[in-house]
Amino acid sequence: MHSPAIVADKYREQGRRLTPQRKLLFALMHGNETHPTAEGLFAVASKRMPGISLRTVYQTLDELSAMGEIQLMHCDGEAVRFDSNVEEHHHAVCAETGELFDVYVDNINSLRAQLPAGFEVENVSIVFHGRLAEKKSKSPARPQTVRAKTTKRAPRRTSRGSNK
Amino acid sequence: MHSPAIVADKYREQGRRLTPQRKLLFALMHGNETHPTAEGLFAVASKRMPGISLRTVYQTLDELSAMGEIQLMHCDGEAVRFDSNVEEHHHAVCAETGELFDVYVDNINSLRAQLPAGFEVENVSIVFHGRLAEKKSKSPARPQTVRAKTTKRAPRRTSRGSNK
DNA sequence: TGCTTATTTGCAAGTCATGCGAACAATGCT
DNA sequence: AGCATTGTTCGCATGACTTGCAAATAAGCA
Ligand SMILES: [Mn+2]
Ligand SMILES: [Mn+2]
Ligand SMILES: [Zn+2]
Ligand SMILES: [Zn+2]
Repeated sequence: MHSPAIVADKYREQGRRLTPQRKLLFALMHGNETHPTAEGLFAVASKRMPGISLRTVYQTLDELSAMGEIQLMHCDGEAVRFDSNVEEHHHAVCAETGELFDVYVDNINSLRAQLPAGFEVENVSIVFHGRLAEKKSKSPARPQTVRAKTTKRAPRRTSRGSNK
Repeated sequence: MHSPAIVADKYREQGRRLTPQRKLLFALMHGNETHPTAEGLFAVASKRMPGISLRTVYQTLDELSAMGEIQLMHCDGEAVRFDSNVEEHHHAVCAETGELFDVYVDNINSLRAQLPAGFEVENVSIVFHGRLAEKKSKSPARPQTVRAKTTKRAPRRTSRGSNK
């Protein structure tokens, strides 16, 4: 997502108005790597602007996504998460905490896949499911080859996690 | 998913009862490659057994998933889809029709990904978004290297498709 | 400052899914 | 076969998340 100033310009160019709500949300989403849900962002926004409406948060996030400033992510059965990173990237989900991390994969097109005949791929999304080792040594992300346990995928329970 | 007979045995072993509803649903899910939603399966089941309850369909699908006979799939913002294929595999979604196809990828572990430090991958799910070329020549699926257009991902609209 | 019109907001409504318990029926026993 | 036991089904209420709607509000501009 572009800087709040630039997003503001885009808004003006489109005849949209710059409200305090929007300005706040631009600021909160800019550089936000937490992939928040609407409710999550609403909670944060409410601290700085008590009374802001959840409806407005949804609306603004939808605008930003329509403008290509953010992306929507449907993760499992949970609420939609909003991603301020619109670069081509993928995700890692911690089964422990539910945290979502950005993951860059450089050699996607080396995937050998048996696609249906005539299927034209437009884009690929990869989700790495796993967990963060306890001791969080703050060494930077390092490139690594995936060593997923290629055992039969474990049956997942049906619950839709609630994030209250 | 195992054959209805085998699933029936597993049910008996667990002290569960074999009801006509369950038998029908076993049959409808066995070998089913359409990745139906609960409502979708309910619609089909209702033809053969008018009066069957949607609640029962949900319940039976949950049982089967808890027993590892089927998998749940959360696809975009749509309803959960149930997958009778529990082998390690991935999916291709047609943006046109919403159809979901199974895709086998043999070299997942050759992916070069920059995962968060300390992240231990348990499994990877890949979704190929794209579309089926109109003329459906019925040539079989053939292995192919992915040539996804690596342009910035297109902004997706926010709607949750309704599948009435 | 005042007008026009985009926004915000609260609440209703919608969709998908789960909780609940009374009515029902598969199974096992006599 | 008849009966008791207890797992199931099913309808309805409830819940989580999201969108529709329109009245009240407030940007942007003359
Ligand atoms: Mn959702
Ligand atoms: Mn869902
Ligand atoms: Zn991301
Ligand atoms: Zn599948």
